Amino acid sequence: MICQWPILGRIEALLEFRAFPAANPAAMTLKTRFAPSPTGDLHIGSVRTALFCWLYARRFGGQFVLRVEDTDRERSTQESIDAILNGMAWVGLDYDEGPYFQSERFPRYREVAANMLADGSAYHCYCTPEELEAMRAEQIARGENPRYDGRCRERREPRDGIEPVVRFKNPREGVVIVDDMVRGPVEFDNSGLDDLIIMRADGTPTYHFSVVIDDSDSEITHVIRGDDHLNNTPRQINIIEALGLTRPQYAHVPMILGEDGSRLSKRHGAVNVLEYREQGYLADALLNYLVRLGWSHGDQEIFSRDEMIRLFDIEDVNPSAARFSPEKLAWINQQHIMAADIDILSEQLAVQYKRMGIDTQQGPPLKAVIDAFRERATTLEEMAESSWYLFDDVTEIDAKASKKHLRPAVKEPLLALRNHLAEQDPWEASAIHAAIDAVAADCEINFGKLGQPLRVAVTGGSVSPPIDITVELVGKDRSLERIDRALAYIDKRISGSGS
RNA sequence: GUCCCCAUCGUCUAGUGGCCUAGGACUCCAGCCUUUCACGCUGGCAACAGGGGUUCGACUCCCCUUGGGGACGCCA
Repeated sequence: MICQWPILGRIEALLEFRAFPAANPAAMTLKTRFAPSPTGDLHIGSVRTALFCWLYARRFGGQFVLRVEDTDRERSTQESIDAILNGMAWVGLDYDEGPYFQSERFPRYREVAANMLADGSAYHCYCTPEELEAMRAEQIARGENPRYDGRCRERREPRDGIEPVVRFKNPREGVVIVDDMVRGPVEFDNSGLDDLIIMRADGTPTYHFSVVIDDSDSEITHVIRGDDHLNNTPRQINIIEALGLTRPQYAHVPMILGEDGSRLSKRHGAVNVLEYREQGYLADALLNYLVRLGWSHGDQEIFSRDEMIRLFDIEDVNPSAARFSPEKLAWINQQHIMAADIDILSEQLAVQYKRMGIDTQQGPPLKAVIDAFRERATTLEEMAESSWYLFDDVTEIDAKASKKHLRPAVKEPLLALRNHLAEQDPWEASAIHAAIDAVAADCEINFGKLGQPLRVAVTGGSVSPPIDITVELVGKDRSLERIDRALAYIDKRISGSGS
């Protein structure tokens, strides 16, 4: 059969293309995609968008695709591609297809553009960037909307020495209704849209064009993306219509703002996901925090990965932008640390010690450290920072703490305790506790009056987990040695002050 | 400037016309627990942006104002 409609010819061309896995017409499953452009770090806001896409696919048994939008050869970098891949891997948003790279599909875009040129839905434009710039400036000066006026629409003749771009012939009348899953129907007037460039002079496609083709070729059913794309959607829909393709469902999720309500950026703190890993946040905790920005399930605050998948739905995403709160993230991270699997925690705690240059070979097992510290640390970094004395030498005692707790009066009890402890075998918290109890009773002081000096002696500071556990973790030799040093400090203080 | 979106405690949110004297969470404050710090527990401060409608009845529906955000590139 001979195809008479150019549009059908195009559809056949679409079907023949094999860069994506062949279409399976039998099962049109739900499919979402995350499509970042590799022009910087993987932004925390992008991660939330990716999370929503991933969650939606997982929830309804669909597929999740990763596509790298690197059509801008100038700005795309390998470094940034690595950042995206590493970031996705860290947060554990696994994809069923991809990563696809648009830069590998240039022939495909050229093919579709050529067809559009042939059937008149697109045209060559010979205006130079300078001319366009001038046009915009004039329009703004006149108080008009800056937009391309379509002056090349009817042009037949090329211009010497100018490589043309390809523009899409956007309808001049009528309206486009975007039926958004988050916002409901949103109406745009075609009169407010202009003929956008779909192919640059260098033969590479622009964003609006490549998205449409890729989403269609890879059979994306749900386009879930940031709010900032809502205005772009009618343009893309017009291209879809011109090509006779199927529209996906759209869901434009709200953006994440900084604490001050302006667009989230570096000056608000860490925006690169990988920085959160470095600071000792748990990937699950970060996702938990992110999912609660714009989505909720009753009064529940803490969600495991599985719960998120089981409960998430785009229908429950609210349309307003949310501000990023480091305090709440910290709290959620702590909640996750308290509940997390100990193997995962020790793995990441080890990374933190390593970063700090602390050798954990000599000292208590990491799991014991975690048991003692998990409910008093907001991040793993913090946990490592507050437990250094379990591994490193205490060469200096906090001045304030020693002044307050290592007083002449505690010399006798502390010495007695030292001798008690020297006898302990095995070295464990319950026995240590009993020793402190006994000495305190002997000296007729309460537990705290002896415990706190001991804490200062053994940790060099006034804050630690329960003293018996702390002393156990520090170890017998180290503890005795440190108590001796504290005793010497007290002696020096006695002779020094002449009392 | 034009177009689009949004609007409940400081922040994240619940709330889909009567269940609201507006609930939960973070932060902050007070207290309890306690050998320090945390955890945990109890209590407290704190909001429907303003104005018009619709309705017997509006946080909930409609309109306007105001405020915030976004888009208007040979960036995505």
